[in-house]
Amino acid sequence: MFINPLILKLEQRDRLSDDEKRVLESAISRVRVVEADEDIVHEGDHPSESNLLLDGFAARYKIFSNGRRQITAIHVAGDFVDLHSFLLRAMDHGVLALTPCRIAVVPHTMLERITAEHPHLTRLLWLNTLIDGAIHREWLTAMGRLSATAHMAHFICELFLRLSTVGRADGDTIQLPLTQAELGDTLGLSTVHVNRVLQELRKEGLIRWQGDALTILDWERLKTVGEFTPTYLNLQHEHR
Amino acid sequence: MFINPLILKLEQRDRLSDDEKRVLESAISRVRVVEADEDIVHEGDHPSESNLLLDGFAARYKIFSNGRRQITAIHVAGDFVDLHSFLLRAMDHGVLALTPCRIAVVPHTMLERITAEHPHLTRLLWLNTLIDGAIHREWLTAMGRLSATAHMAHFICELFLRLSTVGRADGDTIQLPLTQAELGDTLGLSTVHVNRVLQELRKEGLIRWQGDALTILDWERLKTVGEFTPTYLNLQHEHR
DNA sequence: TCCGTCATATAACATATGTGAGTGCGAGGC
DNA sequence: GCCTCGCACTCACATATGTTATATGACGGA
Repeated sequence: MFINPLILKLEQRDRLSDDEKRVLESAISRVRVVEADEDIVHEGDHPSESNLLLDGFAARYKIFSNGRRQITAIHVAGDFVDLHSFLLRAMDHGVLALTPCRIAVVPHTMLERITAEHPHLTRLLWLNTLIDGAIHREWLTAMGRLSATAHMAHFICELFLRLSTVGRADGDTIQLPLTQAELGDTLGLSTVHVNRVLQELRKEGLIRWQGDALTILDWERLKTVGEFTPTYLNLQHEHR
Repeated sequence: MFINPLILKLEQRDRLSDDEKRVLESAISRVRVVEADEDIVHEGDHPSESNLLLDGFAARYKIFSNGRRQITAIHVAGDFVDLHSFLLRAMDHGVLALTPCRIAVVPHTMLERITAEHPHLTRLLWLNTLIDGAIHREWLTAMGRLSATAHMAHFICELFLRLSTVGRADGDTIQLPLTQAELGDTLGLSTVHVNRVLQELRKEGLIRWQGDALTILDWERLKTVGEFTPTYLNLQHEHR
């Protein structure tokens, strides 16, 4: 029950046997809650368990000495925020709760057992981290070669799609509980420029954003502006 | 014998049994050579084998409609340039040979067999793709929050270290067979600005770059300028 | 009720980086 | 021995984005 959003996500990519679902559910040792603005994992930690987000928004981030910050990933329900720590061991970045987060904790010993006994499930967990990598690559191209406006449009398209695949979109609107400063740290922009860019998208009639509710008014044009094609999210169902 | 650089790389991160080394070597179905400026894999392909770089330089890249290009990774000897295609199936980007490349070809059927029969080896291959991801994250922070000069310095530090771990550094100098245009596509800069930034690093006495030979004249200051700390490369030896 | 805090919004100005055009050099082809 | 051609390099100029500062409104605590 707990793990539902992950199973939902994996089943979009490949078939899961009942046995595999059971293994996934029983891999959870406990569920915990982390308050907004608290770290889920600290940079430099050597964790012995990984965190699966059941509800809420989280961000992976790195901080520089002088306080500048870069967010390298936004995570939503169904995402393993630090599955890689199972093999990487040391956290090379922190993970922050952007909203209150409900989290399923999976001990690394359970992951090791899965790799020993369930090859297909192992491949699907591996796949999960590979999709993270694909998203990172897409973000790299967006940062490197898109204008700030296009980058923002691209980001919104991606987040909308990812939320809708885990049943977290309501028609054309999603919850976007990020401040403009956090958006800036995500896109590599100053907060002032984030504001300018949002104004522009609003003026063009592409989005509406009031409070936490972001609604896409013109999906086609937003996709065009952000040069967005979702193949990198690997939403096809295939045997893996 | 062929696979040497990969084994070298993996053994820096964990112990490999003789059996595992044998399995890795026998996973290679053939060795091929790709000329400079040719694709090793095309975007959109559904490959049935993965490519392990034995010699040469390769780049992963995405192209936009209007010709702009972003390179999302530079690969050197010992790197699996598209191990992820084993599970991702469709290539969401192309892989280009920057120099003539000698490549070991590993059929996905062999990888599937490794995941079925060799859990520890599977984890090490998984680890390989996780390190790719860690590098992507580092590049994201560099693109988002470093100046062009710092970004360049960071890139040079990283490449130097990665080459030296596979025995491809000669003292303080490495081969850097990239044009300034390719460097620009890597860092998200125009070629003109790449040139400016290189002049600056040279004038400051941090590097020398003549022909393909890049030598680091002042490692400490280059690291400082690029805000480079190599933990993300996961060079520690640990059980995984 | 008032006061601090935090987020959004704007403005004026500064600057890093991009653009377009052009030079010169060296390597390889014929 | 000449002619391309690609690449490094430069210059003048354009512009996207950053910086600093201030105003405004929502909210929660005392």
